[in-house]
Amino acid sequence: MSSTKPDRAFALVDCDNFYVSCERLFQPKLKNRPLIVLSNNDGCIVSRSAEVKALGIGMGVPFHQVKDLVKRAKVAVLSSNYTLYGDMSKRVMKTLQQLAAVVDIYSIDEAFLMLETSRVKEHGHLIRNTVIKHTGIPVTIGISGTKTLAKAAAEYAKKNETTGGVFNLTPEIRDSVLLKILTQEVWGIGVKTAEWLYQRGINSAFDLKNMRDESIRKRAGITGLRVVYELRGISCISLKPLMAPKKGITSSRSFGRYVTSLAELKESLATHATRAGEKLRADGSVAGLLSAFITTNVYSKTPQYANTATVSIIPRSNASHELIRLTMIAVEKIYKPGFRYIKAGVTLTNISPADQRQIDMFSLKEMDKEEKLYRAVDSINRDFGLKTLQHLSCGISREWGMRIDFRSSRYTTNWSELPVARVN
DNA sequence: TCTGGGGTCCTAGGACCC
DNA sequence: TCTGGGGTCCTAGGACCC
Repeated sequence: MSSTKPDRAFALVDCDNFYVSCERLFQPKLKNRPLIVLSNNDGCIVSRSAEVKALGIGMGVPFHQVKDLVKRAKVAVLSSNYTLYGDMSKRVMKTLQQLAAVVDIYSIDEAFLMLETSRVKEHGHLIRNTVIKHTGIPVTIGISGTKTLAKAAAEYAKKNETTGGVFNLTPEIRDSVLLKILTQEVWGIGVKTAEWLYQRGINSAFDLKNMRDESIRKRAGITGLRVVYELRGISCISLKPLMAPKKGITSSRSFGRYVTSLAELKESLATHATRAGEKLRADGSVAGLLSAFITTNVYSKTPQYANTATVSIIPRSNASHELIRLTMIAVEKIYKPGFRYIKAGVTLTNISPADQRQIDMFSLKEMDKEEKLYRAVDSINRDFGLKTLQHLSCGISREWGMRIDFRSSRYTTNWSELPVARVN
């Protein structure tokens, strides 16, 4: 009956334990077992089932640190399978787009929506039920007047089962809820700022909301001030238009073993330049600046070296062979023999739409040819696997490739890995 | 002998997010 | 032995110009 319910409200839809949920969909035998999913290279824990959270295993913890506990508690372990998660994410987002006018995809497993109804809670439950029906993925939904409060509402919903996975944080109950949220749990407040705030007795989201504008502004800049305003119910962070082109594109990876030679670094960097080019073309963009970086293992006690070289791409381009050529120039500038490298990557910036680039008449014909070539290459690689067609400089054997010891099948995107319905 | 100040643009690095 | 990868935004400070 409350008449203060907003007619327009932000909703945050957050997939529950997303990677774990994706894996359980296709391997029902994992449903009642504790389960973790590891990051690339099987390095860290990036998704945990509820049972694993209850064991006290934290998010982002290095796998090797909890290996014993994992074994003792009979936790199932999987390497991450981004092909599967990416495809499931698309399906979830597509469903959301059918149920809300504006959908701002925030990450692989989260989206902000604008709800335009006086019955937001009911609509939240409709969304939740529809997503699980269409995709099998369980979600939690937080609703409120700002993005930051919607995030807080979703956190509250996760911790309180009585909400049924949907929580509408209205102005009347706001303060009592904010009192229960630690400063560090507020969206936009990280470790550094939280530490500073705790020292000043700002312990809850409620305290933060009541801070003086000048003091938060001085410490945390305009970003911090925005957080405080958002907690007060004043919306400062708007919904991002769907599919905004990326402003920076990175491809990087740790090696499965240490790499010392320039030749192997070049192979891996050529692979990253190619991957970055694919992403760039998928966005319909060209880049004007390319950085290549190499680094030793910061966690080891052996001699350290890390460096980045940046080169201009003139004229702006998205052609892999050009990106590879410049990457090779860049890595020559920074490579030093005698170090054990653990990671390398390529970042593209100064990104703009491909159809707005300035080129002279002579280049025009060449560009046209290139465009056709890469359209063909990308489509073949999309259909037959990413490494069907590639430059020779990317290497054939790739002994430096990452470790993937426990990956599940690509059930939804690869013909040879479809789930089997019949068991012999 | 006296040696300004304000604007713009760019970049590196920090902080944060999932 | 084994510690991810890919983003965003903001800010300070340097270069440059008039």
